[in-house]
Amino acid sequence: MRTNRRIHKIYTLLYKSFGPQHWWPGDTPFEIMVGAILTQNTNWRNVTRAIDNIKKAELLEPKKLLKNRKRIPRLIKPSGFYRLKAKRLVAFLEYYVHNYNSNISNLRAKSTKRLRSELLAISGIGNETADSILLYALSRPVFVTDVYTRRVFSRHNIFAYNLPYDDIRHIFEMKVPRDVQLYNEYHALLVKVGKEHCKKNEPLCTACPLGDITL
DNA sequence: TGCCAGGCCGGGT
DNA sequence: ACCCGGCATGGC
Repeated sequence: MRTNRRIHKIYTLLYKSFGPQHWWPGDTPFEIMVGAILTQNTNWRNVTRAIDNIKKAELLEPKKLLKNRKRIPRLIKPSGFYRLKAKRLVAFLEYYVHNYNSNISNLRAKSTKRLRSELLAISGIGNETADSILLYALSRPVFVTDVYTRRVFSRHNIFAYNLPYDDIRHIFEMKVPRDVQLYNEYHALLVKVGKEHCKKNEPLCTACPLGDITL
């Protein structure tokens, strides 16, 4: 079967098995951006604790958070790497407040290409974080790759685990219709199946909805 | 108890 | 162009 058919079939199977995932969990674009940084190599549950702390302090607003930057490390402590992530969050806040007056409309006026390069220029924002912000906070049709994406697709021989990030992105953006909702759901479903059936150091999983079919 | 979690950076080869 | 150590908390 051709690769684009297999990629489509995987999506169909995942959607039938798990249903809509309702990503990104977060009430506002800004909350999504903050979550995208805090979830780097971290369990989402710990991120929700950190975001709850910011909410309780009534600081989940770019300018307020930037003014209270000294409080950030303690607030986000549950999300791990908290000194490092506080710096990364501040770097992003400075970019967003100083260059865009922390106004989402000003971000939305820019092209996806431009925004990606600006986000990647911020220390602490790499490929996955930048693209998560583009897809889930700004509704741009960008395919997000994470460790689960690599695991699931490499185990089904779609591509090699270590294929460079942009190569994977280009494959999907060529072979999958550039529809924001489709990209939203596909990435969320890959995380879902990855967590449940495609764990690290467990190569085979017979209970996986993708496990016993000819793709 | 050790391993894992929705990465990224900087330095070394 | 890769490869690696560091970063840190909470769940299982």
